[in-house]
Amino acid sequence: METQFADDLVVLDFETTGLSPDNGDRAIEIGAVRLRKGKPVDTFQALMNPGRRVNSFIEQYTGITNRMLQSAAPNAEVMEAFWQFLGDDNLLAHNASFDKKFLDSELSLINRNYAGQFACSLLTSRRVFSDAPNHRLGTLVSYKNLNESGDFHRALFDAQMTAKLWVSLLGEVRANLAVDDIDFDLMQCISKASKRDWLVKAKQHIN
DNA sequence: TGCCAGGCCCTCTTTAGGGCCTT
Repeated sequence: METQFADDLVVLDFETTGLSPDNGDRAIEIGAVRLRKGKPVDTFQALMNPGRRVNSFIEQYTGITNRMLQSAAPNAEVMEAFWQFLGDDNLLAHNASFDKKFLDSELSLINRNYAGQFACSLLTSRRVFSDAPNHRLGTLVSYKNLNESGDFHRALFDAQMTAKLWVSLLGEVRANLAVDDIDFDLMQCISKASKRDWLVKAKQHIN
């Protein structure tokens, strides 16, 4: 099987009506960045109309208003376009379990599957950047001086910041292991290791 | 009316509890 590199993937972020599709929550915006050799080569961004109003907390938290969603394409149309964009790429998100459950939920509604696996920048940074004050996306972006102007809690900007964080994490791993190429499975191995022994596990993985 | 996530991780742990992260 062809090696899958950790710097070739699609970074994904959803804004949603709430925390759980199991409670009827839906996606309202998707943002994504395709990385090739760690460089952004393509982006995807769209608001989507979930067919019901979002509450005032979500309007304030994201800056996405009901008025903005009125003119947006319906979820099915946007998710079909994203599915085409994604192709067979692996995926990355900050707290991937959250974005994965919304991706799975929205794609199941249009009978689409995807082949890629998810990496998680939150789990990885808890190992590799264990000295960070906390592991919220905004904090890590400041901690590693990755800052750019933009609006956190909008999907494309968060995906772009997650992409920068991931490249920074890969740089740290590369420096610690003295290797050039980092495969996707190595990063999965690190994210599943403990804070104390991730480097040991990573070295075992490449030997 | 009342309810309201879930997976990960640490520790004063494993017969559990609570904080962290995502919207």
